[in-house]
Amino acid sequence: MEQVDPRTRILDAAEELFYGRGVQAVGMDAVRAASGLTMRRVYQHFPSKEDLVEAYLLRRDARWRASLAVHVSRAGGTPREQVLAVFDWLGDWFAEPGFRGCAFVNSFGELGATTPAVAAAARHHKAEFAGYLAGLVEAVGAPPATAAQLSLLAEGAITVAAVHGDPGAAAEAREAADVLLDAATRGRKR
Amino acid sequence: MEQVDPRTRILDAAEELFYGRGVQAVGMDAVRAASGLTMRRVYQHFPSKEDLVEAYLLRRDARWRASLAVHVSRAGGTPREQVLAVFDWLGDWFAEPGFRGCAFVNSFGELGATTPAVAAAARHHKAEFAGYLAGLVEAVGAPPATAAQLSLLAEGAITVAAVHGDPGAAAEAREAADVLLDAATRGRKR
DNA sequence: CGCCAGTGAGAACGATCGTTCTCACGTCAG
DNA sequence: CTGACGTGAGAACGATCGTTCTCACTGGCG
Repeated sequence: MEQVDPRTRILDAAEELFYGRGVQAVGMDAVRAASGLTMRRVYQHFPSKEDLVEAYLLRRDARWRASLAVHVSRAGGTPREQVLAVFDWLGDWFAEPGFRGCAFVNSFGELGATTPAVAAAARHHKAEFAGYLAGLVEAVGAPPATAAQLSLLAEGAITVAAVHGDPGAAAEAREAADVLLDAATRGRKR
Repeated sequence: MEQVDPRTRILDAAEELFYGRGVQAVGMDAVRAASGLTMRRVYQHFPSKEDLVEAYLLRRDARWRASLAVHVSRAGGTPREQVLAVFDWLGDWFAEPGFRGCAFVNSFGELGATTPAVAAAARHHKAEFAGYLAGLVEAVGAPPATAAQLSLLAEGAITVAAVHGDPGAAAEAREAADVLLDAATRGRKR
C-alpha cells in the first residue's frame, strides 16, 4: 500500500504542507516527517528546499490544468457550455476542504520577489490557464478581449473565494461570464 | 526633515520591506535599519513582529481605500463614471514602480493559515472594498449581483497585473465592467 | 553636585531553519 | 569470512530569526 515511490511521497507531503500553511512556514523536517522518509532520502531526491518548492509548483500546475481540462471536455455540449464549465469546476474546487486559494498566487506573494523560479512558475501557470481559456472562448466566436475578461473573472473568483471562504464566487463569475459572452457574440456570430 | 515621529518611520520602513519582499523574508533588524532607529525603540512601539505586521496592514488598508475614494470622488461625473473610475485608479496603481499585487492577498497567502490577525485584516480589507464598490454600483441602478461581479473583475485585475506585471489588466477589467453595467441597467432604469 | 530614568548601540540568547555529518547496521561481491 | 558500500536514524552545524539584555552615557530634577 505504501509502496509509492519516495519522490511522490515527498511531493505529496510537501504539497499538503506548503499549500496549507505557506512555504516558509513549513520546515524541511516537517516534510520529512510527513513523507515518512529520512532526511537523507529527501535531500537525495531534492537537493535543496528551493528545488522541492519548484517541483511542487510544477506538479501542481500540471495536475490542476489536467483536471480542469478533463472536467471541461466531459462537460461536452456547445463551446459556450464548455466555457461556463470552467467556472463550475472552479466552484467545485473552492468547495474542497482545505481550499486556500491559488497555490501560485500564494507562492508568488510569499517568494516571488526573492525566488525567480517561483515567479516564473506562477507566470507560467497563469499564462497557460489564460491560454486554455482563450482557446475555449475562441470556439464560442468571441474575440480575444473577451477571453482576457473571463480570465480576470476566474482569477477574481479564486481570490474572493480564498479570502472569504465563499465558494459562491464561482457562480457569480459564471453569471458575469455568461453576460460577457452574450454581449461579445451578439450580432457577431449568429 | 527627519522629524517624523518614530512610529511613522517604523511603519514606513516596514511597509516598503514587507510589501516588497514578503513578510517572512524581512527580519526585524532590516526594519530597524531602514527606519534608522534602534531595536529598543522599535520594540517600544511594536512589542512583537506580529503587532507590526498587523499595524502595517491596517494602515495600508486605510490609506489604500482613502486614496481610491478621493480619486473616485474627484472623477465626479455620473455614478457610472464613478464606477469606471475605480478601474482607472487600479490602472494607475498597477503602473506604480514596485507594484507587487495586493498586500492583503500576499499576506493572506503567506500567513493567513497561521496568523488569524492577518486573515482577519485581509477579509476586512476585501469586504470594505466590495462594500464601497457596491455603493457606487447601487447608485448606477444595477443590482447587488452586478457589484459582486465587478468586485471579481477588480480582484482578478490585481492578480493578473501582479503576476504578469501588466497594468493593462485594469483596462480589460474596465471594459468588462462597462459591458456588465450595460447589461444590468438595460431596460431596468432608463 | 548627585541621582536616576531613559537612551543608543549593539551584543547576547534561545529557538528554528536548511543542510550535512556520524555511525551503527545490513547486504552483497569476492 | 571480509570488506566496501548504501541506508536509517538522528545528531550536529552554521546561519538567521525574534526578542531581550548589557552598559556606558545623557539630561533633568532634588
